[in-house]
Amino acid sequence: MKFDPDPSIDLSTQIAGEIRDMIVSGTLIVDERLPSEADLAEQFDVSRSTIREALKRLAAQSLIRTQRGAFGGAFVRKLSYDDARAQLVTTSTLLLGMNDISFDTACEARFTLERACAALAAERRAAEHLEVMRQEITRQGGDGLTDEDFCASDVTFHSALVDAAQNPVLSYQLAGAIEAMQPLMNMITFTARSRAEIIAIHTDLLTAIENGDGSAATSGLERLEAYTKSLAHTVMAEKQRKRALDAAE
Amino acid sequence: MKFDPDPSIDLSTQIAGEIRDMIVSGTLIVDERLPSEADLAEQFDVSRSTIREALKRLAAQSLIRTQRGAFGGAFVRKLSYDDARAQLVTTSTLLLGMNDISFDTACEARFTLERACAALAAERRAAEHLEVMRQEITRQGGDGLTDEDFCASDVTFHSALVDAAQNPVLSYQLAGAIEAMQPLMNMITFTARSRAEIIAIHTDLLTAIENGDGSAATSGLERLEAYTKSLAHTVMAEKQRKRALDAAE
DNA sequence: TGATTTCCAAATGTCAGACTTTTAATTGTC
DNA sequence: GACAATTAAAAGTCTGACATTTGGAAATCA
Repeated sequence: MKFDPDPSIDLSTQIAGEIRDMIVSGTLIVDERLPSEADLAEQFDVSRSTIREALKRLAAQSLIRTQRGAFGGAFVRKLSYDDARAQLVTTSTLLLGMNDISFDTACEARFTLERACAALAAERRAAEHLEVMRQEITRQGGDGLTDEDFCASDVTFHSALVDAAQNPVLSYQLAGAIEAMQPLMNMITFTARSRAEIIAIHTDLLTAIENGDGSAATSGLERLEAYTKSLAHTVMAEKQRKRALDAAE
Repeated sequence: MKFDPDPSIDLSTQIAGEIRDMIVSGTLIVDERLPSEADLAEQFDVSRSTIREALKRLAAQSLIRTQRGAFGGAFVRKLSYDDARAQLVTTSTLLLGMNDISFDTACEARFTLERACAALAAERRAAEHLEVMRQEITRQGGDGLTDEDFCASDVTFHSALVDAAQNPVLSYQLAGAIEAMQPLMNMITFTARSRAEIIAIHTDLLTAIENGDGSAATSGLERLEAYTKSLAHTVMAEKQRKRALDAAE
């Protein structure tokens, strides 16, 4: 492996980059075994520790998996939908948590994307998706449901709606929007929200999808977006009022 | 730091997980400095190499950055839009490359998501977005443009369209759809495609966005999706014909 | 011969310790 | 006060050792 080290960047970063490029470009194919750590150390002319740090970087991105023992080693890993989804959700959660993004911006993005799936979902939904949605609506109406439970059920409901579009790439893409943003929104609005109101909209959504009525589903999501935003505004106005009172004391 | 090691999982994975949780949950805040490698080694009761491998994992996910020298160390990193976008594109590219996803599925997902942005883009576009789009259309009509250049310009054009919606969260989410899938599609269809046809549709899109006509933009994207899919089918039919001829020999 | 056990070698996982390089604060000097 | 030398802390790198896991080969036995 040719390799022209740049002394301003750590070796493990550079080596991880070299190997990553080979994986992304397809030079190394799925399930192919990389040379052993000792061999890589010799090839790149660095110590084994440096190679190990590079491999850990790749493992963190789910690009390789490692196996101990004879005939073990590092293997190019096939990135599954679940892995990809998990990474996307982590990234999206952090992005939203660390940058001050207005509630409206996040909310708009989430519902814009979900609405995009509504028409396809209405057209293609199968019994299983409807069943999940129905089940979650029932759960949401139950007593003794904590706010966390309600939020989790909400995520499951909307994920089922997206899955109903029967396009795995869409489902993957939407995971970031739904699984990352829904909890964030719930955290802000849970004090003010009316479960009954949300359940009513969910029921309308289910009916629309079941009837294959894409535009009804779209307008249901529009209502949910409007309701969510109005909740957030109420909560924030309340907070502001409290701050003003505190300041006046 | 309490820590209950599970001998079936490597220590560096577990330690990385512990620290990751603290970052994601906000226990460690942006720009906060982690203890030095030596201190962490003592706290977790492992060697420094193990700690280093854990930190490399976190660095690979852009969760921390490290600084050498006195008062250096590992700091919780603020995940920027660019970092998040880059990670999303890598993940999406790998996902598409490693799983046999039909062209139609990927294409449908990409255009469904892009269409979702069209209405907002038409409503909010600013001069800068229109300028980029116009510029790229001109570039696309130029002589001596390689297929790679044309593809890159295509990506820039569609990114500008999405950016015109003025929602950074949407722009981030769409990066996966556009930057990862467009090159993939180009790779398949470039032999059969007519640049003139694509430029014509791009021009219509620009006009629609400029006029604030969301539905015209949507239908432009629908035409582009249909054209792209028909190209792919042509290419695949041609391939199949060739295979049949070869088999007959 | 065939099944079972034992052993071995290759690989990753972990550790300890040393040395290098970078970096910023401190101290010393003019 | 400005500039240069010192210093200490921290990450980066290397070496070498040992522990653990694991699949295959060899040896043993029925």
